[in-house]
Amino acid sequence: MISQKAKYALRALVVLARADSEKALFISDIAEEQNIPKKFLEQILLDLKREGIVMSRRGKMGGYLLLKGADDITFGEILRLIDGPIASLPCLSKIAYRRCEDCSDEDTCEIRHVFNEVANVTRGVLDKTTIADCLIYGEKGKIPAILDM
Amino acid sequence: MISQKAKYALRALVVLARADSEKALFISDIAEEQNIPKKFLEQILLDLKREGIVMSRRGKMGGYLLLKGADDITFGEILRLIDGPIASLPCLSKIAYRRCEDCSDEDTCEIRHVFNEVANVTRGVLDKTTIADCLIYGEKGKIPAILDM
DNA sequence: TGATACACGATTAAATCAGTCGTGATTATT
DNA sequence: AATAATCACGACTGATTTAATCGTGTATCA
Repeated sequence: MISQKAKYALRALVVLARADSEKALFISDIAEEQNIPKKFLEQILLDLKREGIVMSRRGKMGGYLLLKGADDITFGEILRLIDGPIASLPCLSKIAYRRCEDCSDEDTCEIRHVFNEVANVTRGVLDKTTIADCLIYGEKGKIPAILDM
Repeated sequence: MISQKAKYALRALVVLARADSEKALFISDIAEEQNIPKKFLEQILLDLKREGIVMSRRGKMGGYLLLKGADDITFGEILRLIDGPIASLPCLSKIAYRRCEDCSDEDTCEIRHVFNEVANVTRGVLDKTTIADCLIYGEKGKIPAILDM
């Protein structure tokens, strides 16, 4: 399960991506549209800002806007930023490798190979899918029927 | 990341799968071989027993042995049992569906489609891989070089 | 200069994780 | 029958993480 925070981050980015790229959106407007606690969203957008994904203006007429292109923001990038590694084992993480303390030898670890495969297919999806890819899903009727299985 | 508990469960099953299928293994022996806290492993094996994956004998000369065939125990099955749903969103879980309270409409949820794809590829690996599939990795030298990327 | 918006550190309540403790029940051996 | 080894099982605990909330400060526009 991804965290609530990551879910909020992704949805906020979708809202920003749909907006006029010149005009900043208020935290409160994004929060309301997506049912996100305002103060929590504030924290999230700050994280995204530190990473250079969004930018902000202060004061009246302030707000947030996308800094990177929507087609240049991958799900993988956001999830790693908010939730940490995508790999199921610390010893398989690209961004935060740690050896499993209870494991005597990585090469002969029986389960590592399996989770390596899992990590690879997961990354395959998350690192190729961008915020731009999911804009179509906003409105009813526009949904392609690739959904099931 | 999978939990430590799930990691222990999988490794314990590998040990049981490698053992003579007639002879029960002591919790303490499995615990020692895989560096698992004995009391914790006890709890884990009890969970696996309730699911009919292993069985136990009590008393002196007691111990645990596999009830199901190693080729009939999938990673997916064990992970669902110990860690819960494999899906990244509650609204995509097969075993414990719950709607996201902050989501107004599942069909038009922008991120749901992406995580549905993630869940499908992940299940693809986890539900086809069994304990039997990873027995080869126990000893050094026997490792196929499919590992990387 | 005041209203409005973002900035940011601190705090918190609840849940989850990773075990540990203690006691009881069962069985093989002596 | 007694003993010792083993599994059974509920309760407890400390640390960490999650999902926020609070309060104050700073920038900007009208």
